[in-house]
Amino acid sequence: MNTPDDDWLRLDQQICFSLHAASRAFNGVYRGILKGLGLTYPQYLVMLVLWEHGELPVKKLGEHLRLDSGTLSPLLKRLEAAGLVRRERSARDERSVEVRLTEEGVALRGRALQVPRRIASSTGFGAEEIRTLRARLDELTTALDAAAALAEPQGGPSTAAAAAERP
Amino acid sequence: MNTPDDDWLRLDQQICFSLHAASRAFNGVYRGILKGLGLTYPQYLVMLVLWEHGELPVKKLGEHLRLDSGTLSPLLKRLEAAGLVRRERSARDERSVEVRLTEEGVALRGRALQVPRRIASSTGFGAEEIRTLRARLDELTTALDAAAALAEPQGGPSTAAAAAERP
DNA sequence: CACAATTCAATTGCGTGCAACTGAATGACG
DNA sequence: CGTCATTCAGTTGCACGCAATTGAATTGTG
Repeated sequence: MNTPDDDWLRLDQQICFSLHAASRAFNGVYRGILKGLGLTYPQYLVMLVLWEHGELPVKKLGEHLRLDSGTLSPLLKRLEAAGLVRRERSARDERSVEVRLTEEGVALRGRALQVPRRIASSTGFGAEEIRTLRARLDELTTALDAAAALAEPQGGPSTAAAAAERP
Repeated sequence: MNTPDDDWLRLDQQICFSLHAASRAFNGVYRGILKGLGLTYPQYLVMLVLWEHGELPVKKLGEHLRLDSGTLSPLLKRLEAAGLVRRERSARDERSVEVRLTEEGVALRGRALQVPRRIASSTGFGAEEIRTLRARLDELTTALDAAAALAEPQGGPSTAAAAAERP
């Protein structure tokens, strides 16, 4: 028999670990399928955004993907070295860097069109199941991000006295 | 208007990206809460397994967590440097390394008992919702692992002639 | 018993992911 | 107009996560 604390420890392990494992499993399947395109999974996500929006500054790319420049800068350098994107400092704002697809990058989209079908068949899930799961995960992400934002200023997220930290 | 291929590309981005984002969001919340314990999120998962099973060889630890020695070896070295675990080569099988909690490692469990509650409150999800979500994610992981195993031997997962690869 | 195949942990190399910092460019404010 | 704060990309440092390899120990087989 377990104490209530033990039960919580167990349940906790299940949730966070299940998510962790599912994410890595997805990553593994993508790895195998994307190998033929010469892309990693995060690189594929970047290409998806670029295929959809065309040309974007690094900042906007980061907002779409929830990634910062610390992750994107080296990743984009690799995509540029692979000849898929170009990076050019914006003329209007010299701080900003525009990321733009090359012809090669645009052409890769044709070969990438088969990827989603192969992934979907790997999951064995139907479109409706996937939609539901996605919605739940997005709720979860929103809630977690909000909690992290609250917890960041100081230690305890229970006491929400997290304002007035300006000098 | 979009072609069916475009729709698939969109849907695909939603699923994989939602999972990716949720996993990182979880990671962020754990990072904040575990900072006080001096643990990272994967290190916390290792400690959870050890608190539950006591003493384990690296191999078994890897099976519980779906991680290999390439990830666990340096992680366990850090836990050892932090004084939470000891690693000793097994007497019966010199290849195996037993990972065992130190007194300090056992004591840390007391402080970790509050973690699950804080995480659960961060999600805003009820126990039942969490259970359902976990079950879906585990189904997903199982399906994806099976697909990856099929795809690994050669290129196409559609033709399942992936036997007889022995010389 | 000898020899080959297997198992196990560790190491190396690469690509994220994130915190912290740097440095340049821009904007705000007196 | 000049200073100060903010914004943006890049870099550094650290910790996974995984493929591939190494090397030692064990097991299986003849």
